Amino acid sequence: MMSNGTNHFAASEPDLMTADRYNARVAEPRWQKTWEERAIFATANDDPRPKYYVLEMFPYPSGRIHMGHVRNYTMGDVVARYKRAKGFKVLHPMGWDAFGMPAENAAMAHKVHPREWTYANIATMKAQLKSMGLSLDWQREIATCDPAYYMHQQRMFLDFLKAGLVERKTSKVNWDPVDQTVLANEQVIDGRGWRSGALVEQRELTQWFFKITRFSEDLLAALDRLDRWPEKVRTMQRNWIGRSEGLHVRFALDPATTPNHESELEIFTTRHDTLFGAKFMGLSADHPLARAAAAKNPALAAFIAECKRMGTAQEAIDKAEKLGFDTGIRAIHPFDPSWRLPVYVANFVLMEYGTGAIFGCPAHDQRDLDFVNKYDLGNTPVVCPEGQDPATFVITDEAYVGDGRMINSRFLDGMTFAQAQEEVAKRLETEIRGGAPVGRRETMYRLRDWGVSRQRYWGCPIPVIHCPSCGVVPVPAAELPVRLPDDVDFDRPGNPLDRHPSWKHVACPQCGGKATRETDTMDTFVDSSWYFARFTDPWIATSPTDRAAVDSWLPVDQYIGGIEHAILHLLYSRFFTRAMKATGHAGLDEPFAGLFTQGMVVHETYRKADGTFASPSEVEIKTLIESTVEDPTSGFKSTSSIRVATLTGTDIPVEIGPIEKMSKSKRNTVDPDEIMGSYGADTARWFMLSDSPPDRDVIWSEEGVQGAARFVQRVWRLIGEAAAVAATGDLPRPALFGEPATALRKAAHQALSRVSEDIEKLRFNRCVAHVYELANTFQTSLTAAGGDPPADYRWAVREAASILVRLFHPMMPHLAEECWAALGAAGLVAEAEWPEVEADLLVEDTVTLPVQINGKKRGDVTVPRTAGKAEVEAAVLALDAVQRALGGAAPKKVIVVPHRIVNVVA
RNA sequence: GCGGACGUGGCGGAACGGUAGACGCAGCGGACUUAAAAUCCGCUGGGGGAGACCUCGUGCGGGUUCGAGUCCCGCCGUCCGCACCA
Repeated sequence: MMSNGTNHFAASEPDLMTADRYNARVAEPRWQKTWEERAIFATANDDPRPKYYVLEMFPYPSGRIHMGHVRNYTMGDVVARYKRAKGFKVLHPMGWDAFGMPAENAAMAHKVHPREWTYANIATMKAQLKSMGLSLDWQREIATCDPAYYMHQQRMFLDFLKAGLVERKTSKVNWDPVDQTVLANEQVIDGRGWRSGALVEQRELTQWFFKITRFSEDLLAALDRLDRWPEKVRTMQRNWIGRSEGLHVRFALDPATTPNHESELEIFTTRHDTLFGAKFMGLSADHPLARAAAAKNPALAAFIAECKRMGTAQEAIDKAEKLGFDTGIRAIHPFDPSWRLPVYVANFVLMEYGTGAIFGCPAHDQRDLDFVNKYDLGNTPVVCPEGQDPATFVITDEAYVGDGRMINSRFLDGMTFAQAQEEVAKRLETEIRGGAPVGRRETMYRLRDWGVSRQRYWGCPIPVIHCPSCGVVPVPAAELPVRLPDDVDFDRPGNPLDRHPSWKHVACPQCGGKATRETDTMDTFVDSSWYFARFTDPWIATSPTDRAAVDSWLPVDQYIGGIEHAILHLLYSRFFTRAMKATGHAGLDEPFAGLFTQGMVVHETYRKADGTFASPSEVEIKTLIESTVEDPTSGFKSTSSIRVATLTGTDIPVEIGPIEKMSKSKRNTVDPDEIMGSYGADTARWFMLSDSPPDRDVIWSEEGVQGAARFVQRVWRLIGEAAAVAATGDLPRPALFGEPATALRKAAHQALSRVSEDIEKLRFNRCVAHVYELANTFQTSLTAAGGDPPADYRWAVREAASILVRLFHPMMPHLAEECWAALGAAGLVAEAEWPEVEADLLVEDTVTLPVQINGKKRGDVTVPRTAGKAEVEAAVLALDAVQRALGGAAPKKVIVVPHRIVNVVA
């Protein structure tokens, strides 16, 4: 009975089911119902047991869950179920990151209201998550677009405002001049708006900011204490915060060259040691001096306008060709009044960092070097690497950024980089000009304040009112939430809140005069910066958090999500928690004690002859024998095979392409519903955890899933066999175990010990391997024991089966319940305790040590576990291989690493 | 461009500085079957040898060490993030 065209999930046709097959499609919903009816995953805040909070990053309700969700939530569920078995009260909630642009895009494309679209998606995805068998407390479900959630966010915004943690200032946005709307960086493609195709401009807007920079130092310093975070995430955050010790330097300007007799230009530098290598000064296009100069120079004004066409993405700015424009202004070198430096407006100088002005030392900065090479301004090396001859050291295309000795730098010559920095700083600090020092040391951070204003509808309204006489007035607490109006249209570009006929027009809460609401909504990162706190008591209506609940549950013990959130979401949440502490809404600084970042789910791509992609469900893979070579003397045949793909049910070939992140555009997605519908949730969960380490990408493959499905059936048969011979009732534990029983018990306890350790460390792929190993050993043992084994063995079988089922329960919970019931065990395995390891069973009486000669393995010795060094050495020297290698001579050295290895140096 | 990671059989991967390739997938041989599926048993890094064994092998080039996939230096390649996607 071959598959008939569309069916590439042939394994699960219901009519193939027989009594000895496990039918996931029937069993899974049944157990899900049982769990729900008994409410065993609902968590009570007043439960006295020790707490464990496991959280996976909540999903954006985009429509349907994808394989990335399956992986993420499976991992979290393993931890939650394991910790529950270990006796913790576990908080494992789920919610929806429900505000965001896709809902507005859907509104524009399909004339469906963002709210309807969002809640329909939530309903679909919730049903999908439920079919995964996750041990979630759904009573605590929240959606960030619910006024019952965002009213608290508005309240905290106002509390932050009062506490001085919010401010208004200008910043740049991508402006689409045709659509008359602000664009996200992802909506800017090659410098053009994605919808209109118009060239994007930078535009200045007054916006709301959270003052995250207030916590720069603390956010940086506290990273050292987050010892259950991946080192790479901490490194990324450190670099993002970007602390650097630098120097502000006031350069005098030649007044004859300045537009309005400006007399100085202040720059910030971290490389003041290279001052004698300076070749030019660079101004940001937004620098006041640049603007002043542009006012009198139309060509410069045109250049500045050109710079503003670059959009706001850092990547685009960095990658763009380095361009500049000579303003004609000349700066005077701080150590040589006769040295003039040209002042350029340069497209790579940022107004947001430092003072918006730099001095350029091309020999030791790649951007500066690219710049001078373009404008022929020359370069002079001033730092010479150790071992290089200063006389011949030249820089051409590659800047030297390493350490070395100062050259071509007058009084700095011969100093190290650090000495030179100190010397320059000291001299400029003590030099007074116009009543202030020329140089001033300062610690700077790359981190910028968090701009939270979005000119969009589907977000949390910013609860302030603008009054012509009173200024910015907070919305009174009693009037919260400021709700989004429902009657909006998306026919036209721009912010629907801004053009709504009545919504924004209100009376000023202070003077009662005519005023308008803020029409900006908050960045959706705000919504996700405190949801973990709300989960601890999502019911409280009078405040964002219940302090007793939030302080007892937080920090999250294990947070799991994608590496793509390594910086922004995690850093914003760390800030927000501090801000909540400052305003009395929480009592701690760090929200996530343990963090794990999981890899992506990737899949092969399939390309048809016309260049378009085919989806995995349209493709059939066959393994063909490419060639068979027969050895003429031995008759041994060796073959090489090749995988080929065709459109299912046809001979039309399809090219198997590279393995890439699952995406709609590459059509290499696999629908979790289809997988769970045909194989069951446990198979999908098991496959997600097997093979690949959880922090790396996992390749989804049909073969792999089938392997997982086969294992499900194998376990079911194994447990069936075990149940048939296992001791039942209250058979007492035998005083002595025979050899087969002991061997089985050792295997079970060893697996138990290893799985426990690996779950604690989130090494799920190794857990899977250990479960496979135990299942293999168990099967072999049962087969060898035959039909009527002795009582001690039957006792061991019951123990091993009970351990095995509990070991894979966190990963395949439905199958585990079914097996648990088949074994006649009491209650639900979901409520069973984690088994206890019997340590004696992990220790062997003898150890077998590999023996190396000069570092290469040449044999083994088996010695008593208690053997001393001399005893081991004697046994090793007696080995034939060692005797042969030594040829009668004494060894130069024998290294014995107890219980591990012996190395004989001949 | 800046920042971060990763690189081991045909494939995914395992390996406190200590036997490289656990476990799985794919493949091959066999058992069962009228046949297939399913299942079970065995083999499976390259080269050599009848054989116990020998030899080469963890992206490339050096180094440290009794011993390096693992540590150090320098390359090459691939992937991710970059502040208005979530």
